[in-house]
Amino acid sequence: MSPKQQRGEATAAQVLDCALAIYAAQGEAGLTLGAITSASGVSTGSIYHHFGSLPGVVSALGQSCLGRLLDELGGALRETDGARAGVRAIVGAYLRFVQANPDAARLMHSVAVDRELSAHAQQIRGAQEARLAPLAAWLHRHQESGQLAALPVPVLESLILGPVTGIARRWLSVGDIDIEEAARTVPEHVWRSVGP
Amino acid sequence: MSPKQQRGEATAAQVLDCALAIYAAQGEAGLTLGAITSASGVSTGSIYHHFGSLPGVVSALGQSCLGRLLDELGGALRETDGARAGVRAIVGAYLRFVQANPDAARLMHSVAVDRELSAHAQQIRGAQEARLAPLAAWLHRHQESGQLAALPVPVLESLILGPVTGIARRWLSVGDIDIEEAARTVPEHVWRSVGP
DNA sequence: TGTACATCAGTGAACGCGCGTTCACTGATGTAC
DNA sequence: TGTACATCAGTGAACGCGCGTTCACTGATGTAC
Repeated sequence: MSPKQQRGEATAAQVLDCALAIYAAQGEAGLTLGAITSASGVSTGSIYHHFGSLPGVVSALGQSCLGRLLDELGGALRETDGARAGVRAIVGAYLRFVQANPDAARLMHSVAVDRELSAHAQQIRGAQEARLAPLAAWLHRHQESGQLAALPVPVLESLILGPVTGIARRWLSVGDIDIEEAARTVPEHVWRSVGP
Repeated sequence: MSPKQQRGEATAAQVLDCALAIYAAQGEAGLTLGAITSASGVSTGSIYHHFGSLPGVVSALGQSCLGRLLDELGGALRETDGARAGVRAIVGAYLRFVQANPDAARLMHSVAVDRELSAHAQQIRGAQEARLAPLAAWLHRHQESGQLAALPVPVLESLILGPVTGIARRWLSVGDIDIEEAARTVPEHVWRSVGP
């Protein structure tokens, strides 16, 4: 997790890279320790040294992908002004992230990681707090000023992110969506559902 | 799948019932053949006789749950007039189905079943065609008449069902949503995003 | 109505495979004096 | 600067467990004559 020698960092990163590729190609059931050692060339014992267990690998992988996504969303939001621009930016940035990182998106939309994330929600909030706080603050600020619908925050989140994850999942599995076109048209539609 | 003797039907139904309960309680990894035989009292061989394999059980379970949901949605839609009433009815019916059948909802929102369903999409379209056709026709009709946004159908589906599945997943895993309140307020918000 | 028989439904012991994990070990790295 | 040593990083054979699946079999059901 936090290697004390330089080479450890590279090993851990390579394990996570390979694990993500395996998950994307073979699904959750294909992500075995044997598959990881074969693909990465890192030995069983070394993986245990760094991650403690196979669920440990999955957890670290989920955190890593979630961190990258939240960075994108936070970055997109920072360059905007007003509720409409913000909602459009978040939706657009999410769709572009999915397009650029389909493997990471596939992982985060998996139930296994969902459970992992919500099982250790407290601990994850801590680890990702720096990234989550600005997003939460932005939501709260614009709800206060009446520019966003006065709905419970989890419902508001679902109205904004639900269509995006729906489109992402469909694009990833069936593939009958033009995600670039969606990134252009969908943000405004989402805004209409949560605007004042 | 299609038992030729009466008692076979009861056995198959009991297997599916227990499998759903196990999945809801233990997740995908807990749904083993041993768990099913213990919970249902049905022997290994008998399960193979009816379903062919463990994936066969999961597939039959997914089809069964999907069928029940589509029946609800179709029924809700049939009693409405106009695009707005229709969208509101679908969203409301979905949320009420989730509340009434949390286990079935959990199963259908799983990635395993997602893959199962989209892997055999053709064959499933056949099996569920009678239920899917009226929904597709309704969508098409109201898009033609300009009462629904002129977006690609999969995108439109995501805008309508995305928020609902997002709320459902959140309610099922974190539980910080009042789903009855959501069933009252969310339909109108979804309508605003897909209306003309 | 009675009976023979084909088919369906159900059993459970046995099998082998692949899995996650452990452990005793070697080698590399950084640091203190 | 050189060296001793504690700690970190990495190895891979070995283990046992639980899994999905098979199979030879018995019993129940429905049907044809």
